[in-house]
Amino acid sequence: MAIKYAILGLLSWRPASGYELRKYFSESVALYWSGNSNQVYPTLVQLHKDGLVESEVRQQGNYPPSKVYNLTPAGETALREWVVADPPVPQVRNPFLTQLAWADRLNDEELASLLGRYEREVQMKSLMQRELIRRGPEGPARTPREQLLWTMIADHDCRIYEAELRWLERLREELGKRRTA
Amino acid sequence: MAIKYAILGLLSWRPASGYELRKYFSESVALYWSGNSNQVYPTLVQLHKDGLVESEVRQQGNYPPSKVYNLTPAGETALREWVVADPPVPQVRNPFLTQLAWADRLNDEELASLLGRYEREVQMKSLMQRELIRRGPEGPARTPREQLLWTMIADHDCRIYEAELRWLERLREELGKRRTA
DNA sequence: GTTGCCATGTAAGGTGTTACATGATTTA
DNA sequence: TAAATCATGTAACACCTTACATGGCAAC
Repeated sequence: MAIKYAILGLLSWRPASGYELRKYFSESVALYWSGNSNQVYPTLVQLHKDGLVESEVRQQGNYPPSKVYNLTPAGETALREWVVADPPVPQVRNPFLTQLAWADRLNDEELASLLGRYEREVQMKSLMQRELIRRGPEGPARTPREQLLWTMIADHDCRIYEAELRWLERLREELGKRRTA
Repeated sequence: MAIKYAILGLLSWRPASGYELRKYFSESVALYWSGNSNQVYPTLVQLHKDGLVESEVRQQGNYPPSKVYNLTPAGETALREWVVADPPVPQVRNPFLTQLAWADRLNDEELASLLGRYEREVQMKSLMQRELIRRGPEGPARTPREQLLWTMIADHDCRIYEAELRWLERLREELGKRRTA
């Protein structure tokens, strides 16, 4: 349950309501959760039960009141413990590869079309990510080092997309070689 | 539900029982599902209901009888339709990046240790993948082109791990620059 | 007057995991 | 005698998603 720590992290940056957290998640690329209410609100309740956050009600004129959450010292400790812990091994799970695994039933044109459509999607993602980086890092920049970390996090996805494109190019080459042979 | 098509694909290669499919999944890297029974058996029942597979009972001496599944023509059609369909966009979801997002609370040594432990894990994965490729492609090789596809699928994960390692190296460099500055 | 924002939440479902239940047989 | 293999399946739980319920206020 990594979103729990994503929320603790955001609250360690600045106090926020469930609604504000949801908005942040929905706009964030680095913290890639959708920000749906069914995940955020129950998680906040759980964190409160565990004594990792505390909340106070913010009354705001015409708008409905909101519960603004804050990290407790225990919350800060829990976050720190998670951050130093052994990171999980990343797993590559690209459904496209499963599709490709059974693609020998396609003829050369159909296969080329499939690869073309996939390439366009990845290229789009790659360009969008580059644009996000151009606009500057999205997260907290309380220190120069933290700003660097968030910049590199954004850069990470970019590099993965580019590796994907290079692999595709290689696949095209190999298929071409086979065809002319 | 991509595992559904992974199963259809395997059955298009050769008939198999639920048990054999599970064994294949648990050993396969390309078809990355764990192969747990709770996923395989109900999926087979569903495919049977949908008329995409048919089954016959194989009696085998001392061992318990097994249901051997086979693709129907409708199953072959469904598989083909899925294979030509627009591939989903790959999403990069590395929990380590979330951890790194809040890692500015660590001092330089703690951060270096975290990166080191992550690097070792990725390096291990990368080496294991290289070894798998050296042993030859795991999937069907009914045609030279199909063999090429499966080789490139194995190569894909390798390249992703290597991109990850290059990114890590870059992150280390940037952190070093900042430190000496 | 319909759409959209503010703000809380619930319902239902898809997808995946580990662990268990059952029961015979083979291997160490 | 303890374990692993063969073979089916269920239970419980983790995580994530879209869609809905409620209700006032703002903007076009």
